[in-house]
Amino acid sequence: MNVVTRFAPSPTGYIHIGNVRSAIYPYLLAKQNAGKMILRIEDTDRGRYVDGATELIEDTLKWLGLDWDEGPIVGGPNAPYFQSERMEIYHEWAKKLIKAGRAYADPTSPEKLNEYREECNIKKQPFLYRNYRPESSPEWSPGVPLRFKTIPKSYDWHDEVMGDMHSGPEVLDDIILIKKDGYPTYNFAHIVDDATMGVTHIMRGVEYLSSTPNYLALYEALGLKAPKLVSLPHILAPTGNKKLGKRDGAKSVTEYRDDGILPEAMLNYLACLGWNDGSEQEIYSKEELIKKFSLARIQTSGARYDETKLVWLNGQWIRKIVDEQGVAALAPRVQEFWPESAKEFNEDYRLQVLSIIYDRLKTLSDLRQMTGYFFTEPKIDVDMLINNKFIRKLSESEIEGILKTAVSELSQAPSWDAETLQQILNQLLDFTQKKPAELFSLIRLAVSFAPFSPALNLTLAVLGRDRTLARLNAVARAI
RNA sequence: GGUCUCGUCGUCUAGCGGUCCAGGACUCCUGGUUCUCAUCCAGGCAAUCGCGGGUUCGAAUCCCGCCGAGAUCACCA
Repeated sequence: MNVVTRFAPSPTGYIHIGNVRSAIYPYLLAKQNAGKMILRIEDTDRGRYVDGATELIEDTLKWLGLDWDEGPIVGGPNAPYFQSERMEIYHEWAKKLIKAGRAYADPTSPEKLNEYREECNIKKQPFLYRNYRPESSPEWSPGVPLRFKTIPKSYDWHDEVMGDMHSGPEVLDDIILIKKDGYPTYNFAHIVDDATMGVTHIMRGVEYLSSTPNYLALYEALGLKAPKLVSLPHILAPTGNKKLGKRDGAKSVTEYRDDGILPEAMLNYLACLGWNDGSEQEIYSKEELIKKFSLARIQTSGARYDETKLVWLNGQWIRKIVDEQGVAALAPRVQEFWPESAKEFNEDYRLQVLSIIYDRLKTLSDLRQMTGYFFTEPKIDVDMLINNKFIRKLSESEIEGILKTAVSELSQAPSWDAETLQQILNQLLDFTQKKPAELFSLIRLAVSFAPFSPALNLTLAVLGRDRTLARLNAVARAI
């Protein structure tokens, strides 16, 4: 079967982590079956339209590596891909329905509608417009909404995630097809579009499950075969039991990019939130996801969004990239995350710094806080030094003595590489008769004044002979 | 209120009648890796499988009831 999936967002703002999954899964399914994914912009609600939202959506998909085969920018045989540009198509299909006696103009005023609704509310009954359907209705004309004339009955269908479904006639209603402004509703437009674009799988949030019978009725009236339906469970907010939404502070996906999250980690995390392949694997590349994804293993219950696991995954990915492709592969991806002062140094030096610090990174933006002393002279902080839990055991004269010995030994280093430096540091241990904790902590702090740093020999190697000696001397004088 | 969906460690999950007094991962704790932080490694805490009945020699797994949570009942998608 030729699989065609789609991601059909409405341009009302950014994509957040609560709703990207309905782009990820269609992408995976399409790629897995050598099919295609369509990006369709559902901009029929002019009131909620946000300028620039389409670009935001495109950016997000591109960042995650979810390229679409048809849609804005790339075009395709089913263009246009903006619903607002497909008005004739909807009207054409609407007219078929009218001709068949399955749609009618609804002259009811919104006020009257509210009255009916209120009535039902008081009686604690669900509101069904079809109970108020007028005997006869005027000819359909602009400015009047068009309704579907439903035939209440039961439906049985299969949902790829939820399983076999059943609904009774009580859920069917005369839904609005075309609004009074002439734009189609989602309910109508998506059915026409999916059918005309050849979509084989509709993946969307579970909230559409209860309207599915109405869609089924519409497919039937239109003489269309319904695509496979895939209901995706919600992603829950970190607290409470509500689905994650912008109100709960759901950040946009691109905000995570700016915070130093790798797209690989984001994709990995999101794909595995509510899906797993049954194995104990945790790290999945996009390619592995494409290979292993299956609709049948999508979870039926909602999954809570937990940022700590995302961050853990990000650390794993940082190391995976370096392990597999070397630090040079990571370098271009951290460009934006260096401290300001790093710009004054050349790329080669930054690469050296990165190669000794990368495995401490949880997010790329940690780089900013962790590498300052490689680029600017740290401020000498005597208190920090003498209050350190190891250095505290040494007297001030001892500290001064050790620093001077260190300077004289290090200045005689035959070469300035990590290996040689380690040898010298070991000799220093002998000379001073100090514990590694005391000696190394002292040198490390004197040279960085940072709460932590990479292994001492590596730090010194990257810092270079001149800066190391200068810093040690300066501290010795300050004591 | 009607209709529908869901319910295994704090979280993500494995589990499809016996191999489960429930396995993995995140978090947390302890120890190790010549200093720190991180990584890595080893170990630990943590679910009477929402509750109650039944079916069965045997149930987290099947059936029924209850409870809890969520979705939906828009000229929003």
